[in-house]
Amino acid sequence: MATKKNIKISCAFCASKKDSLFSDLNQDDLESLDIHKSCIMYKKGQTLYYEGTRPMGLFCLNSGKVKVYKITSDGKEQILNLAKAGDFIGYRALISEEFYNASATVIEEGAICYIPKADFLNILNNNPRFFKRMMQKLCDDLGIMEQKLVTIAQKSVRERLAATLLMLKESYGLEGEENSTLIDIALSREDLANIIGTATETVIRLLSEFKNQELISLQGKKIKVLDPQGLVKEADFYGI
Amino acid sequence: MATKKNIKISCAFCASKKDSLFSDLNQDDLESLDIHKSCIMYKKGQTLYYEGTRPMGLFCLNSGKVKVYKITSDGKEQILNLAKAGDFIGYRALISEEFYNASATVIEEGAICYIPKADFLNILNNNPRFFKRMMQKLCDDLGIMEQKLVTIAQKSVRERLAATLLMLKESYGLEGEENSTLIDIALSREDLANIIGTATETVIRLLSEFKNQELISLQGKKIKVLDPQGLVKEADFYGI
DNA sequence: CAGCGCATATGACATAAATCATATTTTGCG
DNA sequence: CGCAAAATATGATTTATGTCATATGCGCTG
Repeated sequence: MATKKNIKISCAFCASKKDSLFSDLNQDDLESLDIHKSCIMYKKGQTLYYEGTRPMGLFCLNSGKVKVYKITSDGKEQILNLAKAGDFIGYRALISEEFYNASATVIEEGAICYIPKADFLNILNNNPRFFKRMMQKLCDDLGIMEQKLVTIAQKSVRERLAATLLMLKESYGLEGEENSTLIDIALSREDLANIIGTATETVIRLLSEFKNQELISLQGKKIKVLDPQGLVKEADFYGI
Repeated sequence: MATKKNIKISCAFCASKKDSLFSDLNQDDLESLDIHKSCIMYKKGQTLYYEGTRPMGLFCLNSGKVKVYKITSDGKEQILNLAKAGDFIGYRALISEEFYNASATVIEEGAICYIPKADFLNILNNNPRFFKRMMQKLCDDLGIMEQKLVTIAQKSVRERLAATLLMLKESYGLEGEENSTLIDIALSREDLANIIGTATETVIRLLSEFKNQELISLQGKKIKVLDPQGLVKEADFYGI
């Protein structure tokens, strides 16, 4: 087994702190996080945790990207969430003292910190402001999940793909020339299908159609959004 | 406009308290809830709140049943949740100080209490145990919503209907003779379709099939589960 | 208690999307 | 660098489910 190189990243000076729920912790709390924290470079394909296992700490992404997903009884994968720099993962199981009910796997390599359960819970229980912030985060997550449910239940695959591309553009968009936006995340067509809840072939086909309609262009794996308004129409976004 | 009769129900002696998140509040907190609370009988079809409006308090069901749902841009309804005696509704928007992002309508008449926002937040902010309990509840809700998402995204309508019948049996089942269980909630076929995310006709057709397979029997609107194990097979429940 | 209106039921048909098959291209690896 | 394996692409076919049409039943209201 290869030894993993531990990286030194202090929470207080973490470049991704500003995007995280730790952003308004005080100096003392930030330092207390560092004490038992470990930070490791993860490569694409490595799994942070598996559904059904017990959480022993909190993962916090310094860089890289992670998918959080469940596998159904018949082996299909459903992606619930994508995490990027500054995001926490696995906090729900940690807070509610349960087993993970999803798995998390790295899709773009990066440095990921691991804060032992006790340190995290210590701050949670002694910093009411942070507690409130986590509560707020859970409320937001629940709202997002409800919206996803409605979209998957009521919209066609075509509409969902268009909506997903717009969502990815918001989260991972890099502005390019001529109003185009590159979606800067290494998602395979299969991953995309597993976000939307459809078959890989269907995603590939619809992406081809969107390309023919000049809504997007395809550069290898990556997708560039050319006509966001067109995608909005395809997504049937009259105010969802 | 008809005058609504205000019913006197004290939280401390509420028969549904034991099923609610208020179950372990102390006497003082319970009494503080009563001060500004109102309790009204709601009839089937009455709406407690609409998506997009601002929450001014918390609904707590003493009796009756309520559906919580969203309407999509193209007018389709998706039911997110069903509430029964002891359940809170609308707490998420209240906690996160946002507009409701779903609507709630009574499907079986009952007495529903309304606790003004200030009183609820007062307990939430001054009773850490209750705060924790709400946090736990949000975690649970999120887990449930994630599971629903996976089921809708990855299972066939037939499987989802079977799974939904089993879920309803757990929540609303009344044991009958010969191992049968009556699902005691007045859901129309349309409501059932709006839980599952399918067309009403499809639900009606599949229910007929399940009846022919002797998995269920139909007594007017209500459904009786005859063969739960058979439904488990139909739902493809190898441990979802 | 009659009759209107809505819910349930069933059939016929249309279609989106899954599945299966097979190229073609890209990627990773020795 | 070249090969194998995986990912992407596209076509053919099947199938589940949606949609539209119509019939039947049931419950509520005057």
